[in-house]
Amino acid sequence: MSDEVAGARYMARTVKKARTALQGALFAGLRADGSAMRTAHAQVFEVLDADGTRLSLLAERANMSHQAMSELVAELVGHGYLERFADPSDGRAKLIRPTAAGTAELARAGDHLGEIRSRWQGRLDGVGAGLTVEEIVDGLATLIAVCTELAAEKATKR
Amino acid sequence: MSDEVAGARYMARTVKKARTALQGALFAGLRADGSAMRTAHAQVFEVLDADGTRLSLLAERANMSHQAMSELVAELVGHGYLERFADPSDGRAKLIRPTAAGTAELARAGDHLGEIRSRWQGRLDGVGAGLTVEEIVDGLATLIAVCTELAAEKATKR
DNA sequence: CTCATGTCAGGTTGACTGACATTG
DNA sequence: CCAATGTCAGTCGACCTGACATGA
Repeated sequence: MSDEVAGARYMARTVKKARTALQGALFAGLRADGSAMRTAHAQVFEVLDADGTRLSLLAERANMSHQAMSELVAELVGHGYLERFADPSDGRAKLIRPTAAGTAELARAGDHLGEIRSRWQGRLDGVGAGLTVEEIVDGLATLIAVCTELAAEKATKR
Repeated sequence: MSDEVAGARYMARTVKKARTALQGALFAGLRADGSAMRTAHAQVFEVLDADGTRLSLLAERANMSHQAMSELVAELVGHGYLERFADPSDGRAKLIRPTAAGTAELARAGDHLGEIRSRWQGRLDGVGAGLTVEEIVDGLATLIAVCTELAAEKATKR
């Protein structure tokens, strides 16, 4: 096997592991705080507005079915992190917004992520390669763009 | 919300998306080749030796139960990518190795990853920040180390 | 007998699709 | 009537744990 391919495989494994490790660290921190949040719940907060959002819009933004989003929201309502209320301008719709507890939870998650980020930067500084977290994240954003294009190409070629 | 926290949240979303996008591009490519591989199958090949490996060792290396690994292997045997044979030195054990088709599949996956990698590098060069894929991957490896340590800390503090 | 290996059965999580009631 | 919103029910993929047969 060539070094080319070995490097590419290492790249894939590392990108994969990074996500798992980051999620693990975040939820280890949240659980230590006594939070009831689970991995799947995070993506609800990622797409939520403070003043209320429709279920179907949440689902669209999170790139999932409205049925799946509905279940996540129901669980978070059960935990007291979210609340549903009728949309005054559309009787079909209900709006979803964070409660005070939900906002606090979100802040805690942000703090944990901030801690991870600053520790990561500290370690990068220690290595002395002069890399910043921002550069790496921008680099990953480039990877995402490349992969999205490639996937579209391959799908049409099928 | 402070910029600190916003940046940390963007970091988390990007790392998460990067994995999804990379997997999507890889399997779009494999499917275009007519492959029957599914996402979960990849990790079998990641931990497989060319000359035969025990199921329980595969499971341990992939960090999953031997039952789950057993099912993945069974599917890949069904597709003709792997074969099981008795361990000559231990009647309890069966060894698992790739068939010629499996090796070819692995090579194709490596080619796709190589293509992604080189396109990514090309895009990074275009941006002009002077970043290399290797630096980003090394940076991610640092993130993994940081997260692993943090998760261990939080778990004991619980 | 005990330990390691692997198979079988059943459960859980996090998604999906299809069918349907309600409202605009 | 038709389109949008959301709920209910059922399915699936990718894992898990527990119980068990078999060989060293």
